[in-house]
Order: sequence, then structure tokens, then C-alpha cells
Amino acid sequence: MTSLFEDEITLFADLILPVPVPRLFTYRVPRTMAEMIKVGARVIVQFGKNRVITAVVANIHSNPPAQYQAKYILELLDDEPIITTKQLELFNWVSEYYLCNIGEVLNVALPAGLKITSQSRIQHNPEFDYEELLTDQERFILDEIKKHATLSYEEVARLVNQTNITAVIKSLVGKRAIILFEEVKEKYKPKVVKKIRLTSAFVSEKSLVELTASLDKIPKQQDILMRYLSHVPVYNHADLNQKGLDKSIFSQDDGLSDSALQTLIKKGVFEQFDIIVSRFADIPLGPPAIVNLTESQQTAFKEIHEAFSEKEVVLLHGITGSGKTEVYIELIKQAMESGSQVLFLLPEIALTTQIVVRLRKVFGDAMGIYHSKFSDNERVEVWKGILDGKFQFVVGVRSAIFLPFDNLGLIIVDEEHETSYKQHDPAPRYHARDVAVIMAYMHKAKTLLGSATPSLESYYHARSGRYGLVEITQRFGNAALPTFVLIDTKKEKKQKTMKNEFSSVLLQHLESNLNNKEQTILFQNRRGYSPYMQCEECSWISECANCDVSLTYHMKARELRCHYCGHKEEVPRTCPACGSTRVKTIGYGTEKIEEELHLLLPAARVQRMDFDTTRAKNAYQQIIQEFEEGGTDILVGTQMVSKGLDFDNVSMVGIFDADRIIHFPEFRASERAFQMLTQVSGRAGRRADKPGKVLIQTANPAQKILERIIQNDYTGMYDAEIVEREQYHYPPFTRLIKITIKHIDEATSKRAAVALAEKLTANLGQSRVLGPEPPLVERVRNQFLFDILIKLEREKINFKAAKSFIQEKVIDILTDKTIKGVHVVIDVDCV
DNA sequence: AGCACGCCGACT
DNA sequence: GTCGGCGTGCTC
Repeated sequence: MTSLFEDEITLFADLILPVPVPRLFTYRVPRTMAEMIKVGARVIVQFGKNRVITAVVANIHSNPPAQYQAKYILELLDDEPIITTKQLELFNWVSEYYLCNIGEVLNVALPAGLKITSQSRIQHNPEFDYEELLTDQERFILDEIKKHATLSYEEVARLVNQTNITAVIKSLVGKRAIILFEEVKEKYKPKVVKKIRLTSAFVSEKSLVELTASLDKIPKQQDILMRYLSHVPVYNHADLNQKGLDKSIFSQDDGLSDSALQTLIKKGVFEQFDIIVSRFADIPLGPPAIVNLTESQQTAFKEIHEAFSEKEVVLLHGITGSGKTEVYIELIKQAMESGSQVLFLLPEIALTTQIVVRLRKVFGDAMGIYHSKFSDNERVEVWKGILDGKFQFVVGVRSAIFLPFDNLGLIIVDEEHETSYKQHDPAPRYHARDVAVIMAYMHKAKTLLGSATPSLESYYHARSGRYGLVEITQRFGNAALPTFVLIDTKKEKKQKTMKNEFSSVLLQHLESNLNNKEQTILFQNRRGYSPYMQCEECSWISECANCDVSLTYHMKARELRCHYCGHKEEVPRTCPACGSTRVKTIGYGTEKIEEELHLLLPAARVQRMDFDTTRAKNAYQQIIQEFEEGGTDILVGTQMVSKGLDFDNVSMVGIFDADRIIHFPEFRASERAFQMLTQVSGRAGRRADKPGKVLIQTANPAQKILERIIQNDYTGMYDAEIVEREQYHYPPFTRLIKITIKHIDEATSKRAAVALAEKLTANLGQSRVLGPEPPLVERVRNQFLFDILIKLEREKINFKAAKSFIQEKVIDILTDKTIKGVHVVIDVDCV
């Protein structure tokens, strides 16, 4: 490709900027960079007047833009691409499919550590000598700045002890008293360990003996040498010296002096060096686990294989406790042996549990872990590890779908029905399971979806032959399915045998389980103490000032909290409306259940697991570990307890208020209830010798859905539900797009929503456009919301064309001069 | 998203 | 007469 004229051609690069602007930006490539720059590398550019940001090269060409003068790229950050071309293709697809800007995709894809921050640095201008022009305050600040070479805004603010200095700084810049410049710094820092080793001169028995003798009169230094040799037996294994010893070994002990070590380094006995270590070393490797598949697992494995020869996607429907993980492991091994990369997606909270430890035992250091509780640096390590081939296999959450793979052979999406695979806010509002299918297609890889309770969509595709279908109907080790007990709370209430939320039947079982030293999980899908407070005299209810929801009472924190916007309030002692002291908490959440357990069963050791108790990095792990070691008798929790926890000693699961889950006002309620209750039930009795018990409290034990859950009748639920979906035009027969309009003023919000709905209806027709109507919670963070739901039939409608039509109409509304300041959120495939 | 530019009220 | 409020529009 080299030509005589190569030097004459100016190159331009179209860049993806991490800003929500729906287009690429073209910059000029400086001559010096022309040879080096590659698609997928990061660059630094000036964007707008004073902003300096990182961008990613999407393509390189030689067509100068006609409309404007392109700015120069300031700096090239990567010699090799950190984004693969397949990723760029995927980013494009995501931005088109989910109607968002590619910059927004880039923003969620790149770990913060790969983004660059630019910070303004302040320096005084040595040529400035018009101090008489300055105000007193300006002169004061300038004097401080003069004392330092360069400063950041924050540093200046701290020095002069003022909070808002931007105006003064600006004025000083205007008067040319100071200069602003941008400093760019890379955020990722590899983890470095300081190490010590003998210099090569001393790595022989003879010289070591001599050295030891020469240190006879210098005991401190001799101690250090001895300590080193006890850890690194250089006598017998000279090559061990190369790896050295952590410097921290020497400082742990008080008996060893650092100065003696420093002297030895000065003498040339020891040398210090740094190594870059992986941050994942602290997850134990353990002995390599050998996996033996049971007969039913083996059959499943074979069937998956056969299905893959015809289908791109296979759904593995294996009941809870059927041991899908072992099947996954075999498939992963096989894909890795053929040299391709493997991605294993898990829902957020399932990832912190046993499964990762198990996988690590099998795959060791070839496995990367990508999790939101990991720090930025750790995430950058995984990213780079995939690029340079260190990790052939990655286990990760939703966003792991954006990692820089270039040769995927298999993607596994475990618990594919989980709603946490869908990102709701901010854009891109993508569904990782659906993106996985597309990405696999781009890589010519296969996708395996796994679940005990598949989403209706996936099962529909499997039934219709689009996906392959493999089922495991046997529990691992032939563990029996749990026995169910339905408790009629209506009856117990009439008989006055309820103790608050606890039925007598549930209490009896709890007690006997406790006496048998067996563990119990109690499921209540609501956190906090109680969902609201009410005055018994005037029926005042605690409500959020910014949202249209009640404030949840949190007892431990002694406050009222809004679960929508995070607003907090003190707990009122008297009714704010009438002054009465009869303000009571109504309803119950995990916190109240926990409290009542202490009163009803004082001997039980109770632990609570919900959003509030698992916020800290290791809190989740600790609660689980304590439970696993038998330190907890009863674990009370929200949805969190329903996923991925396999404990042998849990013989009972109790479910409060199943009705609230079953009758949730949403078209997916039955599907969700089936999934949620089946998953929780699956926590009970994972042993062959002892079937577990599941107790469900309900006001109406005769409900069909409960029978299906008890019978583990997934297909019964599916067959009943799919009929309704077809009849009422819901997924999987349609695709849903939800448009949410937001504005501080209710009337304006409504006006915009009505106007938009009218425009949409004109083309799409009445039956496809529902609303606008206010959502369940009409006001969030002081904004009034209106939802428009669009249903598009799968086969009949050109989805792409419909979407661009919708986008067009949304832009119409946003640029309408008569409606100002509305926010519009488009959610494609909202769930 | 930021950030600058621009047009109207409460102060030296 | 100025400072500064946040509306509007642009960013290669």
C-alpha cells in the first residue's frame, strides 16, 4: 500500500466521543501520528472550546470534511487497539437497535479506568504585571497561586478556604493574570508489589557461606539474610531466587529492621524490583476439580451438541438442582480446547456466590471475572487480559457483553429469565441476553441460554423451532423435589391464630426446624421495616416530597426513606397533620420480619439479607459464609435469597405474601410469580435423603398458579400464559417500546405525551399505541411521568422502520417550541 | 452531556 | 450602571 505520495495524503479519523450526540466527529490526524493510528485505539481531542476528552477511533480515511475545518487529534493513547472491530460493530448494532447514541454505548462499555479525565490546572502568568487591576480577593488568590508551580481548582479552593472560586478564576484568566491548561491522566494503575532478591553475585553456595560468615558480627543483617533463605531455599534451587520475596515479609516482623535491609541493598547483596500482579489472586485456586457428569447431564450435553449443529441458540431448561453448572463446564472446556473464547453471563448477585469458586477451581488463571463490585482497576485488568490472551474465558455480569472479544466460540447466559439482564437507566437500555445472541452471531459462535424457569420469549422460540431445546428433568443426585404446604392466611386470621405476619403453621414449622438444627430461609420481597406509616386518627400517610410513593420506615436507620429517589426523613413522633401520637407502621418488610423473629423465637440466630445489609463490598459474602458455616438459623431476605444459593442444610423455605407477587399489576405477573417462587423453593432440600419443605402463606390457596408451582408444571404455566399473550398482543408475539415523558409541570408533561401519542397513532394505528397514561408511580424526583406503550407485531411490522419513525416523532416533540424542557426516554423491549 | 453565549432582575 | 440568574444552542 505504500505509495510515493503517501506523505502527501492527510488522514482524517471519525471518532466516537463519549457524549450523547448522535453522530461521529471527524478530526485531522497529525502527520506524525499517521503511521501509528489504528481503528479501535483511544485518542485525546479538544471538543468544544475548552473541553479535552478521550475518544475512540471508529474509522480512518482521507476525505476532508467539506462543511468545517477539522481539528487535530492531540494525542494517541494506544499503540494497539483496545477495542476490536467486532466490538465496534456490536456498539453500532446496540445504538441502532436500542435507539441511543453510540457514545452512550461506549460509556457503559468502557470501564472508567480506560476513560481519561482531563483536569484544568492553574498556573500564574509570569508576564503579568498589572496587579492594580485586580480586586482584593483576586490579588489574595493570585498570591497563593504564585507560591505553587501548578494547582487544580480544588487545591486552590482548599488553600484559600473558599468553596466557589470558579468566578474569580475566570476573572483572573480574563485579566491574563493566570493561565489554564489541561492535564490528562490515565486512571488505570496496575497493582505493583515490591520484591527483594539476592543479586546474581551471591547466588551460589560458596558465596552464600562466605556472606553468612561475614555477617557474623552484624546480627540484624544476618537475620534478614536468614529470613530470606528460609523462604527462598537458594542453596538447593538457585532458580527460585529469580522470583524473589515480597518486601512486606521483612517489615511484618518487629525483629527485622528496614534499615538493615537497606544497608544490604546498598552493599549489593540484595536488589529490589517491582512486579505487576493480578488483582484476582485472592480468589483461591484450590486443586483442579474433576467433573463427572451424571447420566442425565451427559445426555443433556450430547443433546446440546446435536442441537448446535443445526441451531445458533439452544435453550437448556433444567429444573432447579439439576446440575446445569456441570454441563456448562464441559461445554466451556470443549470450546476452549478448540481455541475460541468463552463468555459466561450471570445475573449480578448470582456471581458472588459459590459458582465462581467452582469455576475457578476448574479453569484457574485462564478465567477472568467481571463484576460490578470489583474496582475499576480490576475491570481494566480483565479488559486488557482478554486483549492479550491471558483470559480465554470470562465470567461476568450484564456489562461483560461489551468486553473486547475477537474470537468467541460460545456464550452462556445462565438464569436467562432474570430481569437484571436488562439495563433500565441510563441508556443504552439493552438486554444482555438479546445482545449476547447478536454478538454470538457476529462471531459465528453459539449461544446457550440456561434456566429452570425460562422466560416466555425464549421458551416460545424453542417451541417454534427457532432455538434448540434441551431439558433436564432430574434433580442432581436424585434429590427429591420439595414438598409444599399452602397456608390459608384468611382462615388463620378469622381464627385469630396469626401472630402478626406469622401463621401458626409457619411458626410451628420454624420451631421444629430450629429444634432439629436445620436451617430456614424466609422470603419477603420487600425491604425496610414497613412500607408506610399511618395516623390512626386522621389517616395521614407518610409520603415522599418528590415522588408519589409512600415513605418506607427503616427501623435500624431510624428514618423514613423513599425507595425511588433516596429521599430521607426523620420519623415523626406525632402526626404531622393532626398532632396525634397514634402514628403506626403499616405492612411489613424484611426488617420487621427479622425483628418479630427475635420476639417469637428468641433462641434463633437470625440474619437479614437485602439491599440494605449487603451494600458493602464483602457484606454479601460474609452473610452467606456465616449461613454456610451454620452460624445462622434463619435467613430473612428479599429476592436476593432466591438466587444461586446452594446450602445442604436448608430444609425449609417460608414465603410471606405470595399474593402480592402473583397479583402485581403487570402483564408478566404470572410468569414472574412462577419464576420467583420456583427459584426460592429450589433453595430447600438439595439433598437426596431429605426432601425440603416449602411453606407459602396466601389468602387464596386455590389459585391455579400456586398449583402449577407446586407441581413444578412449567409447561402448564407456559401453555396458559402464551394464549393470553397472543390474545392481548403481548410479547413474544409483539415487541414493546415504552416511551416515558418527564416534566416538572404535570400539565406540560401530559400535553407533550398526548401530542406524541397522537403523532404515533396517526401512522401506527390505535391498537398499537397505548396511553399516554401515568405509570404506577406518577411522580419521581419531582418530575411528572407519562408512559406511552407501543406494541409492534413480530412478523407483520418492519421493526427498524417503525423505530426510526418513532424516533422522528420524538425529535419533533423535543424541538417543538410550544413544549419546552420535556425529557423523553425510549425503552426498546422494555420488560 | 457540558459549556459558552445571551438577555432580564437586585445590588454596589 | 454591574453581577448573575438560567434558557438555548453547539460541539468536528
